[in-house]
Amino acid sequence: MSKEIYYEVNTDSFEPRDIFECGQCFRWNVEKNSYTGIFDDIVLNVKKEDSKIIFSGVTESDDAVEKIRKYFDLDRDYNSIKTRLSKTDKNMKIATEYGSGIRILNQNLWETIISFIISANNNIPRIKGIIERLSEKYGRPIEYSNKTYYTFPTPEELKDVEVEDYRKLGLGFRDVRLYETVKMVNDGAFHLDELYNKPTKEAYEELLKLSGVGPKVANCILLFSDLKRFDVFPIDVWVRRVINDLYIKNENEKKVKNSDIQKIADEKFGKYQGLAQQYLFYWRRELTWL
DNA sequence: CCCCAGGTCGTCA
DNA sequence: TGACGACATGGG
Repeated sequence: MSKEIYYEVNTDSFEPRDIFECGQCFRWNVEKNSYTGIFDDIVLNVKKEDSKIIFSGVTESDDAVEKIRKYFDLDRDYNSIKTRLSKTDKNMKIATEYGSGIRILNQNLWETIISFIISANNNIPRIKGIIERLSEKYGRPIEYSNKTYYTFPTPEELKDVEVEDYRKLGLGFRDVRLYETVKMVNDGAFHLDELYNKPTKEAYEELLKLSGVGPKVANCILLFSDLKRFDVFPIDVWVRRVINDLYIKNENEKKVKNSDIQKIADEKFGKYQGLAQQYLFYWRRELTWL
């Protein structure tokens, strides 16, 4: 039986648009000045009025408020991190101001793994579509406000899905990757729980064992899931672009090595490089200044 | 027709 | 290690 949720908080560093459009998540959609989405078994609408954040929705669980606080990372002081990062240089100062309302969500690990496997060589609107179709087909329905939302399918719920089924959902060449990763987790060849206790570097190496998970996707999983590691720097085409434009200035962007970019991230942004990456990504992708 | 998208994998040197 | 092409799909 589902229950109504209503929860208000006053907090700074919280802008729905920045949070949901900065590229970390794929299941939130804007409508009339507020965002609606689903995580865990919670369908939620998020609205900002002045400095007040209003969460309303439905859930099947008893600890929705706790889950919301955790998901939105509400117990972390983003202002102090932004202040610290903005001291590195002028670019970072501008980027943190541009995306000042960003928070890095604590998304479900399994969902984050699958979502970012799908993200490989893909664009955000299409990634969202695939994840929606995957959830509609294999997730559980939850009704809210005259609409049906679907939970993200568990490994168990994907147990009998064939490669061809994934292909029909528009996954393209990633169908095999998804199939193999689902199988590894269901067979017990890969233990999701064990990642939480590992240092970042070890968890990274472990994630690389999954099919369809390379360096970039592994780092996105570490940063955007509830593993919540800020000491990683996912490098995609946009981050490569912005780092090259600002710091390296190589005429041929493609010739810049990832190790060079990583070195700059380590030196400039240190243990908050994951967050720095997100401010830079959001800033560069929204403002195509070049 | 082209090029591109939050890349990874297999192969070859 | 590093380079390079293949890999679906949909939009510009």
